[in-house]
Amino acid sequence: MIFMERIEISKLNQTYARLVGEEVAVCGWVKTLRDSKNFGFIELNDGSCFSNLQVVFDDKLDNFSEIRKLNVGSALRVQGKVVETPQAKQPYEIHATQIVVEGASVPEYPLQKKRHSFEYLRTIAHLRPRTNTFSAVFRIRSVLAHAIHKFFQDRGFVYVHTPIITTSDCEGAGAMFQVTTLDLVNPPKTPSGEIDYAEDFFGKRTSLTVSGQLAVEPYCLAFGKVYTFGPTFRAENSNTTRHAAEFWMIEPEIAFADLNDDMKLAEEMIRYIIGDVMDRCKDEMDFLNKFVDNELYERLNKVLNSEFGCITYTEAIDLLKKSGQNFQFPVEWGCDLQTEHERYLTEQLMKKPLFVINYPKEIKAFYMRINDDNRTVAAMDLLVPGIGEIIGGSQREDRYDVLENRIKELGLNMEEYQWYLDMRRFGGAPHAGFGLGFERMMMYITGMQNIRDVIPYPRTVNNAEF
RNA sequence: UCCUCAAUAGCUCAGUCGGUAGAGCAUGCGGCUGUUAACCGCAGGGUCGUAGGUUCGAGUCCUACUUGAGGAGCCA
Repeated sequence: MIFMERIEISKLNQTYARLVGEEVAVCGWVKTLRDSKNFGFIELNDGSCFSNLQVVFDDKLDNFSEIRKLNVGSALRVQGKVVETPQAKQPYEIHATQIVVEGASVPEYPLQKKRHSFEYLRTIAHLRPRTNTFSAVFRIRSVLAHAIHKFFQDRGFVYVHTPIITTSDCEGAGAMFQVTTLDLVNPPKTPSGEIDYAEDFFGKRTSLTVSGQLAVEPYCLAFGKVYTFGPTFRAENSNTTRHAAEFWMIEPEIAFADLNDDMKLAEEMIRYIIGDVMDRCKDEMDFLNKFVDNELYERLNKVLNSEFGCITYTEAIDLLKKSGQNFQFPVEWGCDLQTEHERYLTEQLMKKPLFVINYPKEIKAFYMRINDDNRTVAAMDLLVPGIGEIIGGSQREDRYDVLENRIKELGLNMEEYQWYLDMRRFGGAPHAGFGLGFERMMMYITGMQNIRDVIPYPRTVNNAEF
């Protein structure tokens, strides 16, 4: 049995009109199979695109009785004629002349034709990319990552790989995973009885990065425009739909720029990547809009077509006080905005993405630039309906003495931050940047409500399966 | 870590006032010449999360534990 060269279904979708009556060969996995006495239908998916190909087979095949009994999931190689079907749901189909079973499946195949819960599918993470929803989600994940690179590369940003193993704790951005080769049962001790990290692999205590920001700033002050895009690790014991222990973050940093430039960049980026995904993943987005979140298109189109809101922290506090809402946490100038406050602002009041800027310095990180009022910093959070904070950023403190004072004030280890301070001595310049949670962006674009469902093999507290 | 809810067939779920287990899908067999989450018939499939307790009797009520989900905190 000789097979011709295989064509991918995505390609066939574009060229079938010219191939009517001709033989083609396709490969793929059986999504569903229906048979009657003398013929049957297979919906075949080869992963090259969202849509399935309908294969019609009949008892002229010498292995007809084998094919009709195939279980869902089986891998096939099919050769057959292209036939147009203008009356049917799909524009064309393949009438098989040969079908080879590359790998049969079994009756216990865990995916049924009917809907599964996302919760169940998480327990079979190795099979869920074969479902419609996850096929859509993970192709979008790939396209979104590409869109982000395109956005920055097209604008001359330099992609910087900051280290994954680090000694910096980025000012307590989160609890850290320790990296060590020490014998945990019997670790070396110093004379005073503490663990002797001088004996460890790097000669000091190391962890997985919680942020690449401090490490990328020097590259910003060399290249002018840079970004990181890599994995980030937080050992927080948080159990929510939007936190993971391992996630990806994008951190652009721009020189000779202030908070306004930073916000402009964030807004332009969000608009670009949403537009690009909507362009390039039409089938996937249609599916998600129909079956996962009916308001997805409405929400995303609004982002594309309207300005983001922007209010100061102080204005936000006023608006919350005047709202007449009965918040569980009282609102007072100086306290951090709670989830309920953020939700009210972005979901009820603005109904669109909203920047909140100029937070009290006490509730933000040491490296953020102190404003002239001396009580707030040039920070910005971008809040979006349904997700909450999707971006956190700031203009960085570029004045040596001010930064030095902040480090002292907060009792941080001056020596550890000397290289960071040095950047303010050797041609320091105003600069700003932000961090975008890649998975939170994924949730926003796909309408998926749990971060565990936009990561192929999610790592969360008590869960590192697969 | 805290609060709330849930756990019944492979999957999704129902199970009334405490009286000994049900449906759809999936699976197996059979039927059907154009299906689209195909349809029709028949069949197999259960330690009701675990351990105790109350009761003549517990899927159902009580206690503890386990696992999961949602919310909160932390953040991206």
